[in-house]
Amino acid sequence: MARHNPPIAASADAASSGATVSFRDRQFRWREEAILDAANRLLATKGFETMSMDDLAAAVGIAKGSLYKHFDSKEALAAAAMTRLLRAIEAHLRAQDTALAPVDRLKDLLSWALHERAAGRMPLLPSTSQPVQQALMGSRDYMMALEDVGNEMAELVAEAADQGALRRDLPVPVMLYAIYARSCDPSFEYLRQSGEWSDDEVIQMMISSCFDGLAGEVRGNT
Amino acid sequence: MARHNPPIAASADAASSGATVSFRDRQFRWREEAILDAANRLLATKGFETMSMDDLAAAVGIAKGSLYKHFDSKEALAAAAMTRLLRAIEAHLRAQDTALAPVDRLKDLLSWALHERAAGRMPLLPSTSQPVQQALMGSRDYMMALEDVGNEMAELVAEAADQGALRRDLPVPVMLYAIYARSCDPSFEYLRQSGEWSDDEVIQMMISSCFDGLAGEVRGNT
DNA sequence: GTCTATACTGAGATAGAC
DNA sequence: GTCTATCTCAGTATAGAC
Repeated sequence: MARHNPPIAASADAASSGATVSFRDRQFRWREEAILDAANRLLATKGFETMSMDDLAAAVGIAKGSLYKHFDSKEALAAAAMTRLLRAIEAHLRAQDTALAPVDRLKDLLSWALHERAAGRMPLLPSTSQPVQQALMGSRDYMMALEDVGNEMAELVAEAADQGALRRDLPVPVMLYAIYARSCDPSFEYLRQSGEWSDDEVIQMMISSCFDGLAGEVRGNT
Repeated sequence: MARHNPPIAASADAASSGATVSFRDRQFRWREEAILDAANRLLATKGFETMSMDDLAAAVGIAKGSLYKHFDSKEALAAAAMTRLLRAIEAHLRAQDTALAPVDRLKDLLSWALHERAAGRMPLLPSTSQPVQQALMGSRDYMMALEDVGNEMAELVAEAADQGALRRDLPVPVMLYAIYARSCDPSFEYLRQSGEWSDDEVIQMMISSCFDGLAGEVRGNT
């Protein structure tokens, strides 16, 4: 059951018994990344239930049994994929120019997320139904990452609202979810498939419709 | 393979051979509605892949085998559920006060859809992944209903844009999908589960965030 | 730790009595 | 047309050789 030895222990091992362990360890972790990459792609297109471990093994180019040396179950694998995504979101937030206004940081984040999705690196699990959600919520790592990202985004939303750049009449969670959910919006696929616009155009239009709304000149609830 | 005798033939039958046939036929159709009702509820909560025909049969209170007298396959059943929903949308559109402005008709439609969802009558299939989508697209009835609804909504969107009630800088399909996709938005569940707001409040906030956007006073792209 | 081969289970679909 | 019982197969997970 216990995988994922903490890196500290691993490097201690490497220091005492030579470079071989470290190399193996690297290769192991590298393969794990490859598995998650392939999983993202499959989860994005086929969805959790329809993606079989056979599919995944074939996509990675390893045996199905080997997958279970890395992840205890399909659910654990999905949770790991989502956790990695959440950590990547955090990393992106931290890499942003802090001089940027909070709204613009949020828009940039959504833009980044949709580009990730366009590149097939977005395991579309948040939009999925109960069973998957429950499986995710059983993962401690995932829940912690989710809370972290939620907190950081909530802070940005609150700041933006304070500055008047976001609406003050809508509760913070409502706006937060509105942004978060847009990264899973099925209209992205629809618009892409129509072939009328480039990925960038689609993304810009989605960001604009999210923040600026669909309504014309007259504004009701400001 | 051929189910769903046209109602005309059925009533002709009833006229010639007495009330029994008509009664049976009614009961058959009534049961079919019951199956679709239960399917909607299960599809909304568990999703297509996770909903088993055993689940469904148990929910309806009939034997699993009997389901296949009504629908040839699980996919056909899902398509029937979605088709019925699309027809209900059309019916709602036709029942609207035509004096209403196009924007308001669209808002009302979204409000209605979200209330349907709150009531467990929304089979959340449009937001699902490729395999389900392809199964749906294999159904002629579904595709026709989808085109009908798409056309009627597109006309409303175009009219609203003409009147300046919706933005003119966004293509019609973009706005159409933005509205359509909001009925499957996962944030609805999130906000409901938080328990902080009533269903009506959540729905109003979602409609407002969709049409009016999240941004504050300043408006960029009008 | 990776492979091949296999056990086991759940679920879609069908057969046949009534 | 509805039921019970069953077929069939795909898919998760494990066992055991190297």
